[in-house]
Amino acid sequence: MTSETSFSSEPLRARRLPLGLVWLRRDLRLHDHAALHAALRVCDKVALAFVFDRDILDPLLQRGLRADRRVEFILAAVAEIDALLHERGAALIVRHERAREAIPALAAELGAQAVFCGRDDEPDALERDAAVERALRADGRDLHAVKEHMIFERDEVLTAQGKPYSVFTPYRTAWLARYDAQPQHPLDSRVQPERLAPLPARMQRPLPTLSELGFAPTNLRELKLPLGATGARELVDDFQRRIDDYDQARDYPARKGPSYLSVHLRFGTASVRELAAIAWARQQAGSEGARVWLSELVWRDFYFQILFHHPHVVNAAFKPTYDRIEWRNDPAQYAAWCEGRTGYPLVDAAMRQINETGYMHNRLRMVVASFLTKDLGIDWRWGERYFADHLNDFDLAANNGGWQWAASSGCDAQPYFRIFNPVSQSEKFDANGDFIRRYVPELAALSARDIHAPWKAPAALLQAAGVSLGVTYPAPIVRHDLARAETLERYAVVKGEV
DNA sequence: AGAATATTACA
DNA sequence: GTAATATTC
Repeated sequence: MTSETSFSSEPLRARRLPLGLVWLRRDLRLHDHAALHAALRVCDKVALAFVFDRDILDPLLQRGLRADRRVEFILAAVAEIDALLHERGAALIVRHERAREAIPALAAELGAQAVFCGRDDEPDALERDAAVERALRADGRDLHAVKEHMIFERDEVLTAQGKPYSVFTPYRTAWLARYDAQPQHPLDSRVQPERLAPLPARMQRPLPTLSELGFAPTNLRELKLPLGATGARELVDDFQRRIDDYDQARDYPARKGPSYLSVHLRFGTASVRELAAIAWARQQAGSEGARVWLSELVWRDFYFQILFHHPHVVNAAFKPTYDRIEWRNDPAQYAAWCEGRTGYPLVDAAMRQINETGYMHNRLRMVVASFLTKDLGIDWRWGERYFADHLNDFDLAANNGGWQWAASSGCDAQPYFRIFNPVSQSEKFDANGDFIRRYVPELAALSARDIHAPWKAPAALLQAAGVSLGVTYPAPIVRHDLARAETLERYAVVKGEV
């Protein structure tokens, strides 16, 4: 793969290519599509392919994770693209193989001179793409990876000294200045039917079903999560009506404050360029909500950039001293956290939300991450892995950044002595207890005063609400005040070295 | 993107 | 006595 910062069509424009293969990965749409745009600029005809990559899916199956909402989400997005291509007399090529083998083979079978894809800077993806490029090159073909799912990537936003930022606030300032000077406009990737390569009959196969991929059905459809690029469009339209309130609504999990676009950004059913343009325009018009939401897009780029420049964060603390912390790692407490039975209602509600829906409100991600690392003393990597397995919008860079932020081991992390109080977070951000009642129905009859810490409620009120601690709902598995003191001791190894 | 505790301000 | 503010972790 080319290591250049951004795709340059100049050397290619001179010699047009008869056929380009567009390899879809985490850009599952046809509009404002960087790789398709690039292919259309230099190729007479294009073909599009998606690979259910066995190198990614088989390990999930080996670990027993047969029900994965993301596989269904991807299947729906892929089916929509296939249907759109069928309207134009073509089809999406879909394979269930190792991508590193399938893509060079498809390029050869089609006779494509080049493969175009959206760049992915995760370490495994870089390695895979390098292998694909080697295989293509050996066969006289090229791989063109272009910037796709971020606004600014790699070295596009650097300090005055030319070094990558590791603190968010100055990064954002520089990002905004660059965006102002160089807005990243949506790209034209409309494709006329005659530009789509006809597929030989032997290459046309029905889309794989979920069970053919080895996966079991989930509750994704019941969740009414809008799917595919069409679903993303619905969500964008809806969020545009709410974006001005984002800043004051986003912290309250019972409210409809967030955009709910994260999964669509993850799989590219929504375009980050389009969303940034919307937020930028609204910010310029004075919207505080848009300003704050745009910052969330900047966080994405920030963490992509951190992962690219510091790939060691995948397995280790950004700040090496934090690898000296000795975690308690109690498996029973970890299980209680995973299953939403810690006895802290807001923590349990949040964990049940992720388990039941594959989504968790961002405020709650911070609350449960703080609880796991600082109340239970469990290695942040355990939590990171759990989120990786269960979040529909899981993204390595952002997830790792978030967990290391919570564990205080990351770049620009919260100080180690900043420890969330799960009860006061609950009182502050779910004051009425409405979110808790939604996911922890066994506490629903408790009052707003008693629902945040049932163990402190008068026995008579508990009884009246049908709550029996240790029977209908767990007693707290740790005492926060003691856990907090222990954590300060545990983290003392980093003192003076922060 | 905090919380706990000490101190001060003012009734 | 409580509320705002400062300090420490």
